[in-house]
Amino acid sequence: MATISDVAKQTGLSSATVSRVINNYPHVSEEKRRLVHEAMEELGYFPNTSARNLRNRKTNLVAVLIPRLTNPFFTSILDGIEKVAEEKGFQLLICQTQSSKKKEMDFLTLLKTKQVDGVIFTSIENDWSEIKPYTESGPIILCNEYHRNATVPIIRLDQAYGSYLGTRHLIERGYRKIAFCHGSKSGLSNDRRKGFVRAMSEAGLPLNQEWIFHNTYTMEDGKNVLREIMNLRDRPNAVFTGGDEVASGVLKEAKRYGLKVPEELAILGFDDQPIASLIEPELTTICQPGEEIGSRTMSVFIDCLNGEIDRKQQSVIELPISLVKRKTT
Amino acid sequence: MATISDVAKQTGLSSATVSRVINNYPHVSEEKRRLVHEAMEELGYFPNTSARNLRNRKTNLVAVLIPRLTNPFFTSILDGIEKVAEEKGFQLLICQTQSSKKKEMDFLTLLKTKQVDGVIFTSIENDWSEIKPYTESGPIILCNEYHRNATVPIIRLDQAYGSYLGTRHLIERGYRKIAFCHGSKSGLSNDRRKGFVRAMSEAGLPLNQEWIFHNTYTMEDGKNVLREIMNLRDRPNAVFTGGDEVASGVLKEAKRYGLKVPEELAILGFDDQPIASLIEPELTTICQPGEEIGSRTMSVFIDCLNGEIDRKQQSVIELPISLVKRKTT
DNA sequence: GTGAAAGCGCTAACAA
DNA sequence: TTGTTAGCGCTTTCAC
Repeated sequence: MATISDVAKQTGLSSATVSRVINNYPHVSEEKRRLVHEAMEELGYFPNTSARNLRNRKTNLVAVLIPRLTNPFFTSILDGIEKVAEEKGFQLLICQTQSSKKKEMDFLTLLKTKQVDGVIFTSIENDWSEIKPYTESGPIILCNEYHRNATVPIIRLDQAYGSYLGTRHLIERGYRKIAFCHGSKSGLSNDRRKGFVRAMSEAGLPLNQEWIFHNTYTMEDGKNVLREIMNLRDRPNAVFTGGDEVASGVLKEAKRYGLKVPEELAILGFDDQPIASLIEPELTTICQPGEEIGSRTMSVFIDCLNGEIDRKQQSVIELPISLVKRKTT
Repeated sequence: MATISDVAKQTGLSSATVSRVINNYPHVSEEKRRLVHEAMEELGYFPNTSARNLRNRKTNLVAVLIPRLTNPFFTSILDGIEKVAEEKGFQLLICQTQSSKKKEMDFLTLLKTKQVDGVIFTSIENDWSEIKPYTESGPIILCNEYHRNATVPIIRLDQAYGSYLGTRHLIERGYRKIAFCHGSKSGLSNDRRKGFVRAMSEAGLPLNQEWIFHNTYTMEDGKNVLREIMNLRDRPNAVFTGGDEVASGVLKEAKRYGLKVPEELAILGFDDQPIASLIEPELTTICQPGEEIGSRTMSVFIDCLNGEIDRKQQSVIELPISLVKRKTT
């Protein structure tokens, strides 16, 4: 494998000059520049990334933590991140946490070992106090999920408003017995509950603890939620889910039980994934712009690296959230 | 940031010994081992990955080429790859090609620059002759899509059989006017056409060029296919799509036109993604085990790195493919 | 069992 | 404009 000094030898120049050519430094004569290019071509030379990384103290690599690659909402975020990353010369390292606290922490050592320049969280399992020490080692950005007290840039949606909007909508449509599905115990989840509770109490509606479901993420979880609902003596007539996948599970299973949607059971999703308008009846849902939240996040990340944004201080970008009325409510 | 020589100084040992401890070498006395661990803890030392990579001439990084992150079939493959990678201490670099020939070639330079130890293709845009030279620089594995003449390991499904199976099924159900959707021009696509053509000719059915559609990948493409069909004087009464996303687009649009599925138009998918059993009527489709094909691929990759499989010679692992009968045929 | 020293391939400060 | 040189942080011979 050819190295920079092979090219230097071949051209009769020093490796410094070759390096200058590789990195497009201005003060190199056109002739030598051409000479170097020729030699590189001839030798099949490519600069060794590890050597450059070591020398430059950066890798142009970003770790992206994502709970599951098979969740379309998260891949839409990833897609947004990737597009900006590609454009700006960064590569992404996939870190699938499977919603595990331990894996999340393990991936953070990528920062310590300087394998990546920074980390983007799209979901959070651990408390902020666990994560905070790592902010010393490089930029950490919170995307989508967040902690109220996190001392880093946050790109998120107004979840409280989103769930308030959704709950209000259900109430306006005449539903009064509303079930609510939670994900993990993050700021996001908290805010969603707040919005829900606010809408409910504004309407003078009671909260039934039997109608609150926890740790729901997948279609399968949605099916389980519906089964649990069917076992209740006092059943809700509407379900506000934490995601379209969960919602489609609820819907699927509701149909199996012969429940009429939305007459006997209204279902409200979250995300507005492609499936939302594919299933029947089409899913009413809260639209979260996944790709945009991703691309904004990557831009902020780059600004942090360049020191244009203080990476150790909380700053919040809040993207709009909206209700997409379809047929399940 | 603490380096290995800081640890050496702190302990009064040489950096060689510290390195031995880091890498769990046998011939280090227990006492010094303990001493080193203590010092590392105290100094907050973590080995620098770039330095190790440079020295060891490997990165434990694998580039995974994928057309779109938002295609659930491909993310299921990615999921399978990731799980084995994680287990074996490899990290994945996301390379979204957007089905672009140029991007695909660009990502291959990651191999040349030694940024990754190898490359996994889940789809292929360029001819094999373009890609082949890169096999000199490290293992390249073909997963899912393939070229007949590729001189590397291939993990795939028997696509010819799959589409034969699907077409036979349509014919048996009484459909005679069958449209067929293509993706890109790879061995996979070729084989699918072969299976289709074989089933058709066995049944003595003619091929209508108006019913062959090219470059169909997304739900939107599916909608377009149906619109084109509606504009035909002589319309097919069945569509064999190249993926469930395309199929769901066809279905969605068919409903919009008031077409009865499957009575007036049968639809056959490919993949068996989650949506297949979510949409209504449920989609008959060809099941491709995405996660398994991914995990098998990553195992083969590792075997290549260890020299247990010849990486410059074609070897084929073929996974089973099957028909999932549901309601659209 | 441990240390000295060379070197992986590259870049940048300094000198010319 | 170009070259010399030191060094990024680590591993690994080789010697003791």
